[in-house]
Amino acid sequence: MSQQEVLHEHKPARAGGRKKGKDGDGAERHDAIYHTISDAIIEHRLRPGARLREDALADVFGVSRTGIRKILQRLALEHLVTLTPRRGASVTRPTAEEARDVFATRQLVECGIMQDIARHMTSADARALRELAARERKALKSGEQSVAIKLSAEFHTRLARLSDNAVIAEFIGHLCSRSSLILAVYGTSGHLGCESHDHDELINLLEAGEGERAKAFMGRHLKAIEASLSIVEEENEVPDLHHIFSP
Amino acid sequence: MSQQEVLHEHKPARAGGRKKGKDGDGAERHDAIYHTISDAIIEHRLRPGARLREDALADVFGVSRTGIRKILQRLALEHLVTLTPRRGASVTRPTAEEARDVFATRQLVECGIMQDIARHMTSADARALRELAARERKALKSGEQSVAIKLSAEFHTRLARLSDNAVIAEFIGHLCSRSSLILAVYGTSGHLGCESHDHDELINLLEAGEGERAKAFMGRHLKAIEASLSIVEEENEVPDLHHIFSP
DNA sequence: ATCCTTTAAAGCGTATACAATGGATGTTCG
DNA sequence: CGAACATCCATTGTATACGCTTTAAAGGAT
Repeated sequence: MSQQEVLHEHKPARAGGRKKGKDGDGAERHDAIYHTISDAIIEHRLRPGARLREDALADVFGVSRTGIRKILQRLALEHLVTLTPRRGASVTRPTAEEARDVFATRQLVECGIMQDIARHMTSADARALRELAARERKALKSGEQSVAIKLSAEFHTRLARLSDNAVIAEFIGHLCSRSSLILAVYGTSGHLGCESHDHDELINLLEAGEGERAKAFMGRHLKAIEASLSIVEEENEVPDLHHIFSP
Repeated sequence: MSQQEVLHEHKPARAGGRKKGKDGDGAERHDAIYHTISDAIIEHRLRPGARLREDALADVFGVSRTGIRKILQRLALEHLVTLTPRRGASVTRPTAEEARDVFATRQLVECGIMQDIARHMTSADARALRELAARERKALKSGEQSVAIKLSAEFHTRLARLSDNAVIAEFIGHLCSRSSLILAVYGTSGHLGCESHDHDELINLLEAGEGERAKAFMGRHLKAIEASLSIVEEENEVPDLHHIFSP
């Protein structure tokens, strides 16, 4: 049946030809693949609805379907991909309700940690964040929307990590990833997410220890992002073709 | 080697004897197993540190290791079990820091949704919650700590679900599960988690639409739970056996 | 010509087999 | 007698094979 040609070729597509003794250090390899796929989704190189066939991914990354399935399941638990029982995986297409909920939640939790961060932030932290914000602005100016969106999410994620609460930081990271998906579906081109200088302004407030002000600013910031979206529940899956194509 | 007794017994425990053609609707089967293990952890029937060997679980539930691995991975992403690279899975033993972070986060998010809930709660909702609280109190009185702990977590989870924000409700559910683990490690026997009548009082406030009061009450409630814990970083993994076993 | 039926193919779900690693135990040397 | 080393076993990591479901296409009937 045409599958005995590569009967014992366990190491397919060993691209670099590095000897390396082992086969790419399995765990880290999987983590790298996870981040690769995750980034592609966050950067909108894989749009919502895109199907992620296990065989294809296994082929691309040179691992077997077993590892791919593990990665897809992880992505599914983070709501970045949707696993339909016998249909496989596809990039999640957030509903309007999900979009509202994600931003409402961000409003609560990201504002809620501002005071903590204002207390603990060091000048080194501020510098690192400013560099991130600068890169984001540069990407935005040079038209690289994908990069800018990812950097924006990364800014919020890294900021959250400055609170000394790893639990909430991890959650915010997930929310930011999902927000990128939401932007892909409901974002109006032109406006994309964060205003250019908002992030710098926020850093200034935080570094000055103005927790309360930073909290209010973050609230407005998130509201602005949400307001820039056009969240309208899309019509039913099966649109009325007769109505659409009739004069 | 003692494992050929049930060599080809793919359909173990097919209780009803329904023909059904297929093998028990795989997905739901896995979900059931997941909930069984998850409940066992939350009820402290599996204590933190307990090892969860894949073969053993596969044998118990009559599925292959493949399915078990999927379930364990899911539990790991929810921080209920810890996957050590070549050592397998074990019930997570929360650190003191994790305990602090989880409760700090609960303080923020659970209080943050009180007003929403106070607005939307129906009398049917209140009734369902009261029944849960009653069951919890009964379990507590009859000494079934395991059941009480699980019901307490379920109360908070179900309460969160009354907000019209599925995203935050899911998150709170995870936090409550982790809290059960924390109670298992740092809980002082005698005091276990929620005071008996706190939950009823909370329902009363919410049903009366007193969102602000409910928020404050929830804040005190969570603080009380956290205060009842004895969060001290445990000594090193290798206890001093000489000291323990010497008179 | 459209709709329904039949048939084939493609992809997911699960089990199993094999490889590799880490811990535990037994042995040997200082 | 204790410690270091080597060997063995238990357990996980990964790949592959096979079955089943679903989807897509082709053919026939109305």
